[in-house]
Amino acid sequence: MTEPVNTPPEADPPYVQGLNAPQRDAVLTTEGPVLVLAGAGTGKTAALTRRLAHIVYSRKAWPSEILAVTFTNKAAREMKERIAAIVGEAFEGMPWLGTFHSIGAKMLRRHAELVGLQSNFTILDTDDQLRLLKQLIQAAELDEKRWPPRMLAGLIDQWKNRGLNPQDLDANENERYANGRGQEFYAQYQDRLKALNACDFGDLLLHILNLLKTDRDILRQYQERFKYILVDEYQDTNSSQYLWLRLLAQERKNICCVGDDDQSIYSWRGAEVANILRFEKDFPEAKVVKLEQNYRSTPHILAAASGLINHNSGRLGKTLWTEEEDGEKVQIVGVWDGPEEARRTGDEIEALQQLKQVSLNDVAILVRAQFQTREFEDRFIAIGMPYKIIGGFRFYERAEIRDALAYLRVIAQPADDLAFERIVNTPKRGLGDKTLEKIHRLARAQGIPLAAAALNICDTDELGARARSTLLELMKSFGRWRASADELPHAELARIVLDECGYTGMLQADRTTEAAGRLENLTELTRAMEEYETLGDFLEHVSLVMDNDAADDDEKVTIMTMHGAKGLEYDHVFCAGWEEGVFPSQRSLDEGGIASLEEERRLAYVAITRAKKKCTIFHAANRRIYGQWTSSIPSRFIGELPEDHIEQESSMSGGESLWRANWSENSDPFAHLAAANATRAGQRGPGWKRASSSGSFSTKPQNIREARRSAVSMGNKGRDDIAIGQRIFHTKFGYGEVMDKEGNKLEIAFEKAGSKRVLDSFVEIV
DNA sequence: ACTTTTTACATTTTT
DNA sequence: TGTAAAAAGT
Repeated sequence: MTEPVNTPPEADPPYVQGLNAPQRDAVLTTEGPVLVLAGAGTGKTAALTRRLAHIVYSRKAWPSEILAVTFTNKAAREMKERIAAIVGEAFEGMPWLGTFHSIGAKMLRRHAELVGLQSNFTILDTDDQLRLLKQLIQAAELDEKRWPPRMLAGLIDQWKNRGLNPQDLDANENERYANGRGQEFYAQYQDRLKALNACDFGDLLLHILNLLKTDRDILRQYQERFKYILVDEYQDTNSSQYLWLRLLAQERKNICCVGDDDQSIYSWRGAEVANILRFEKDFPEAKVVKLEQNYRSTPHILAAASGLINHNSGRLGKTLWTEEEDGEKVQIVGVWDGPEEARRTGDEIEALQQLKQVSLNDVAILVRAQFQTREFEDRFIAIGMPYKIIGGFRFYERAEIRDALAYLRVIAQPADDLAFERIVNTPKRGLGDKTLEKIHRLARAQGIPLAAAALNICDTDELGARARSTLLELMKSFGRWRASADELPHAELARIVLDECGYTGMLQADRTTEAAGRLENLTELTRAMEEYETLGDFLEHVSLVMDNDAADDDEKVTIMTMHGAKGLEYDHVFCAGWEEGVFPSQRSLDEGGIASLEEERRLAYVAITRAKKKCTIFHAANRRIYGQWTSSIPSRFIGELPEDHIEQESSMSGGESLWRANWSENSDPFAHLAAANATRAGQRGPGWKRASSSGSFSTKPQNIREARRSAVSMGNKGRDDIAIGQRIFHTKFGYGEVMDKEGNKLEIAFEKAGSKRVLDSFVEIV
């Protein structure tokens, strides 16, 4: 059953070279179940890709006989590239390497009829999903305030993550929505999806799970096909995915799961760390391999992270170690408020750049929540520091892109009511709520899709003459486009559609900067379409591969959430906002109890272990949250960092010392407002106990203002071609008027973006 | 039918 | 503080 693992080194195939002993085990133990517990930075991906290479290289299986699942498209892409690099150009590509969802979609297209869909079904995104649920809730005349669609969407998602169909819900689950109507709405929703020939993300897993459970032939077919199964980021699998894997692996049992319980940060999305324990239970003969040698971080960083994560209970227990030299301790910096945090971070990065020639690409700022990025963005624009924010808006989520896609969806799949509704009056053509309601009524009466009903209603006198002729015109256009869909290249079709429906014209008529950008986006969209064989392929790509990392060669600081940073590494990492209520987040403190606090702690662990050379952690004494100034205390996680491996800021600005005064034994300037914080004060850690108090409360805010002013005007004379009142153009914020001038720094009232402070080098005179 | 004002309400996110 | 959706106004 087991392959010879201890082959002598000289007999090593190239892809095993340079691996340590456990890594070799992970690569060479191909037969039977294997669980690889891989700590942060332990060469997990290297082991994984080489394992795949090994299987292919040694002819144990063809690439097409390996199922390899990842969680993100990025990870899948990366793995493909790395395997190709090892196996060489002869590599055929792996058809079954991808995310759970893309593999699910691929299977489901083959067996769509078995679950009541056609193989050209649409994959709805959360936006469509919410609109659909909202319609159901409104139709049932339920109070939307009390039972928001989002809540139902969340529940349905949870159920699907757990592999539960409507009929599988017990009374308890059923009770969770609208006083025991959960099941009813879930079932209705599934019916609607079927009628729309659509499914949501959860369905891609659930439908397949149902098939594998009920259809022996299909199960056997896939069991036979997949000789080897490999799962990355195993700690992120949900129940449904686990059941999937168990069914598929049942026969051959050649399944290898790679994960790290300490990096499980997606339980709120249905991931169950318990799957790791379950694996050993379901496959008792499983070989467990631990990767513990860290190749990424310095000992101080590693020790700080380990000390922190030790505060969690129920860990599987890995001990990371490294052969590297000491390096710098983790730096803890206390600042007065959010703006100062951003300013200090900017200063530190500039220093790294100038003194150590550090590339901005090797620097990252990690935040807990997206809103924290704003402060950095403001600051970096002001000082002219190039940055990129990861996350937030994605290309395919932009309104104009979704509109364009909706047109294409209606062409490709006439039953797609949601797409039809989206564009029936976009651009505005006088078909408003009234008209749409009439079409709806007819569609429901005849049991046909909206697009068909729209055509039929033109034969009646339901509509006014004007509405009728516009609608007829639109439907004729759709007929024409659909007819030419077979003859024209689909990118060309898209251009024609956008032109003829008036969308392009609408944007051209709009003279704002946004409109110009939107037109560009649409051009980019049609250009992207050219890379796909068919319209269907493209639409599939859009629904499943919603990523948007624009490749750019410019040096930039990366700003992103800690979640987004998982799997990445940077020489210098700045962690912002380590304060109670921000991180750990208030929500996790209020609800979810110890489990969610531990998840936050794992997030902290992930954040610290992203750093290769230096990790700096900030906490502010005051922060504006939802426009309210709140005084905050440092995160308990700071106190949990082992003292020997951290370093407090020695020369701090006044505000920081003030903050310390707050917590020093004898004086507490915040006592009057700290009543609520009093209990939490007991949790302060050793690192910041050694407080020194200096400076005074009232002078601090001024210091900050001064510091800002000097940082910008230092050595900069400013342009003399710009005066107050001048109208200017800024590539990011559009047109505006100069309100104030201060050296090279301008205060500008933008027409669209409001008032901002920017450097004069970023604006043009109009 | 469309535009403006008001009001509610705020993690993390991939697919 | 800011946005986004609902309600009221034109």
